[in-house]
Amino acid sequence: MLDAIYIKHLHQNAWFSHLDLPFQNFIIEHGKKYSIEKNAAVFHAQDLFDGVYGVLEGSISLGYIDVNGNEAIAAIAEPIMWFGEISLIDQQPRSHDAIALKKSVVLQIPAQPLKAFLLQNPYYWYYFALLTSQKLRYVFLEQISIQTQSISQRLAQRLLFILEGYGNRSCIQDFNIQISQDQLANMLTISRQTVNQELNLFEKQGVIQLGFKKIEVIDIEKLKKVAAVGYLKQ
Amino acid sequence: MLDAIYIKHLHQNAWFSHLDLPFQNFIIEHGKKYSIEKNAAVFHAQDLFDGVYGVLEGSISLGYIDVNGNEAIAAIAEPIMWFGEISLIDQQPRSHDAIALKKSVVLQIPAQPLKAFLLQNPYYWYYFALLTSQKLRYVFLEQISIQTQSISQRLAQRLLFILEGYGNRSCIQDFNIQISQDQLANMLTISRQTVNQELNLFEKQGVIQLGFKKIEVIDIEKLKKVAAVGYLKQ
DNA sequence: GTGAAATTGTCATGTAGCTGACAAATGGAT
DNA sequence: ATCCATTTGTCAGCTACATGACAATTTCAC
Repeated sequence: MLDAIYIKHLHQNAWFSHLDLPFQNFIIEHGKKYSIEKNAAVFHAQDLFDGVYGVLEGSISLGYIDVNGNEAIAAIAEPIMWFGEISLIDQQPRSHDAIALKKSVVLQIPAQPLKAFLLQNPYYWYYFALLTSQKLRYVFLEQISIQTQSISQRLAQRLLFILEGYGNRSCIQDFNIQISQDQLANMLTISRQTVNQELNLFEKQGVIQLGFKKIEVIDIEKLKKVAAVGYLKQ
Repeated sequence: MLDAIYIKHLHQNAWFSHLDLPFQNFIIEHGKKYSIEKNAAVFHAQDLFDGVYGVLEGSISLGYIDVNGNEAIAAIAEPIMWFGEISLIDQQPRSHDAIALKKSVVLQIPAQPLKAFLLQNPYYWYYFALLTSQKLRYVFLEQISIQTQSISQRLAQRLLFILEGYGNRSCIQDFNIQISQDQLANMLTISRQTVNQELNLFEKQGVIQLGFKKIEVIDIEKLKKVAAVGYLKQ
């Protein structure tokens, strides 16, 4: 059974709060809490499906490290975000790695009871469709912006995505982003040095305040303008 | 009611053929066939949901053209591929444009009967989850390869994706790809000239045969090797 | 068959962003 | 309090790729 504090957090998650009571209760009853050490994996690409996960604490990088050590980060999951549902749906092995960027706590909805539950209540497949379609929208946005936006626009857009938890947070509670410039660079497929340069530009313009492994958004309206128009760059 | 020839084609589609009989019949009964002229839109970004579409003939570009005329193509849908299901699931407006690259025929599963059918048989949401998760996998693959692969690798990979219809074809029937180098460039977010250069390299290596708006894959094994390793480029 | 439009092939030129390198700052471990 | 690993800031040099330009080819409409 889950601590009360986590249950409270779950109810603030957009997806979870839309579920009906039986499904919510199912998750709370069957969910297993796991602590993941920094740099440990929740799962690796090619692993078999063992459950759907939600992030309760910390942050989990969803990406892939190839043989040369090149790292591609598709997204960073933070409380409360869900991942690992693709393998539930199509019964194929994991499509990417899920690695803890710091000591984290995840909630596992284990494979067997979940599958049984869905067999009993197939209506709930709808909610997993919802989860994947939400992610598809973000990925499409990203795909489009790679081709049509400048780097400063894409960077601004990404900061906004992170603030709103890629659609998982109903509102923005916290304007602090705990992330290294290196990780940001991996997400945007650009070099760390370029990220650094653009972030410093934002800081000079009073949009953000840089710290160690931290970006504090000061003027979110300005940030939104940069994301949409990029006029600040000239 | 649908022509017999199209019904036959539908049954060769991986997704459709997995559906059970009632759902298949529903689609065949309620599906409306539309002819789309070249450069006409099936729908535009921001349009409201009016149905899920399948391509029966021709090819439909799924992408986005921004104010500057920059074109981003996420994928090109060809027979038989499905698109437009995201808006069904999350009830939000269209996330991108769907534009016919040539005279095409699409099958529309209209919004109202489909919604009613899903209300009656919520189990079928599973199949839409399947559709979106399949697309997510491809998009993740692409995201990863942008960050870790060379241009020749990405190009080879994309040609393979197109051949297998992004997972929609059970087997590759046709080694001819009808596509302009310009469209390929838009998909890969690189310039037309670079695509041309790389394609000519492939042709010199005997992997493909170039034609006008046409790429014929001669040696698919070699192509797979390039996609995975890129050793041919040196 | 003819002309216009679209597509391909190929340059020469420019530059955005990558690479590598290194010092300074920060924070965690002990 | 000290040490070490990580992160940040910054620079010089390079290069892969974009851009623009134009001729040659192919297709299609008429």
